[in-house]
Amino acid sequence: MNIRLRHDAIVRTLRRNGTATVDELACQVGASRRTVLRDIGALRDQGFVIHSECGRGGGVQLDPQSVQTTARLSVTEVFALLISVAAMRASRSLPFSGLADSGLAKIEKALPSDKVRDLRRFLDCLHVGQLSPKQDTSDMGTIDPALLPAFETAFLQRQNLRYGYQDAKGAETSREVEPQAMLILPPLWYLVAWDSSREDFRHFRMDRISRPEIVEGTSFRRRHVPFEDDVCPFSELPR
Amino acid sequence: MNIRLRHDAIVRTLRRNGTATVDELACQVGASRRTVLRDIGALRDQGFVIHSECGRGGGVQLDPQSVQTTARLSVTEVFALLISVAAMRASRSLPFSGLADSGLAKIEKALPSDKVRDLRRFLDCLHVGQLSPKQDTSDMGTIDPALLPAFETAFLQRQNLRYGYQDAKGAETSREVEPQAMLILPPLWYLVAWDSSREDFRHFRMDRISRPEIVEGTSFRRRHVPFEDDVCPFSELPR
DNA sequence: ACTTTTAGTGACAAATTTTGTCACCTTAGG
DNA sequence: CCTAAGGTGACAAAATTTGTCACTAAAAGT
Repeated sequence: MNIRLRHDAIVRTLRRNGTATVDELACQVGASRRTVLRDIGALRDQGFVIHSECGRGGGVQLDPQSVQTTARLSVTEVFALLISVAAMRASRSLPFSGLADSGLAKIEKALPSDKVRDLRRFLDCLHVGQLSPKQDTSDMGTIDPALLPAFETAFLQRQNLRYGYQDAKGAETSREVEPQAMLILPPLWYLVAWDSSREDFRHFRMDRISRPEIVEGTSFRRRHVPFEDDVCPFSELPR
Repeated sequence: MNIRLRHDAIVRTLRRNGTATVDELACQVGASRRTVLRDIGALRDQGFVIHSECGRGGGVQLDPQSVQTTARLSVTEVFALLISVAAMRASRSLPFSGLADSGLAKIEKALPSDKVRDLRRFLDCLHVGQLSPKQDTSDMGTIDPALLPAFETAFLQRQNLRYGYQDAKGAETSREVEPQAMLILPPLWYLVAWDSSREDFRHFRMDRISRPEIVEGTSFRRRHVPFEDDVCPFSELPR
């Protein structure tokens, strides 16, 4: 286990249990007593206030005062989670879709309205293919978080996107397109984009896209994407 | 020089200079060319968009787009969504719990670990009662987003919480307690808190809590909450 | 076409850091 | 005085990081 992760685990355990002996912690994080003692020393150096008591009933304890709460997440970071929720909601025949929806509603309530607009615009680009109940829906697929920052900008600011794409034959080519929509056909995710050099729509498998980047100075307009009948915009899914 | 510090130094230099060759960076941070290249790879894995060009006049460059990300949501705002996801994941016998989990994993990957710590700490307070597969799980219940800011502070900073509570007879009383955990027994959510005037734990239905506020200057420590056997901490649910 | 400059990769040994073990000290409670 | 706790120092083993070297690929100048 990584040293950083172990530090986190120790702090987490102390927060949960309130107090613990070094041996308990060592057992919990799967390291030796000595290592845990070293970790506690390191955490103290980092500013954590950790009280300790010897003897029976003793142990180490985190000082409640030494807690900060100013952490903030960027929109990009939240998108990663929102997209997961969107995918969940997409499965209308299953339970919890209502809950995922209410999660979105809560976010929207809690956010300043211009941010909500951004989120909505991004989710408006999301389409979902027909999900048969028989299908294994436990894996809706994923999107590599590393792709998100570029995609966010491209969709929200309507700027062209350039990336490497590995085609069916395995050859990597460079593409520059206008991103128009994202399509989920579990477990695969597709980028639906207008290829202006070919004057047509193209589908790109998300997992074959690499190194996406915004093309500065470009700007495009939304086009009507000719989806199949069984593809449903995320925003029009029954609640 | 520490690997983490070196990563920071590289990002700082790229921000300041705009563009630099790998050799320049290596000289700057006092490491070898190979090491800097490895660092750049690691930074890319962490989501930094770093362009590079070969040949004369080439070098590496930080994508200006990936530098902005100024719009930020507070932890409170994200909690609303995360709690929904947590509730979803809680239902381990149902599909999509893996997906909710991967949503969390993505967030954790995308965030510096100290921010994740706050989120995890809050989720650590969340417990879930036994969910039978027969039960109607389409409604896990909700928590009023208006309660969240006060709850977040109370849990993270371990400060007492004061609120109005409508008891079973409909009479509203004022309470001051130490919030120790949240418990989901679909469709009801409970605050499990230590009532120091009564020297005992009390359960409060969330939907009957109103106008919560932090009691300044107070501080309490975590207590061991005597949950029933079929109550599972969120963080220890099987994956 | 050739040279130079620059990014990037793979392999492997050297350097460094982290970890576990062990012996031992200190403190507190019964 | 015994036991259960925290805490320290030393040192070898284990793991990780780093540098070197040999190489490929791409871009630009000559």
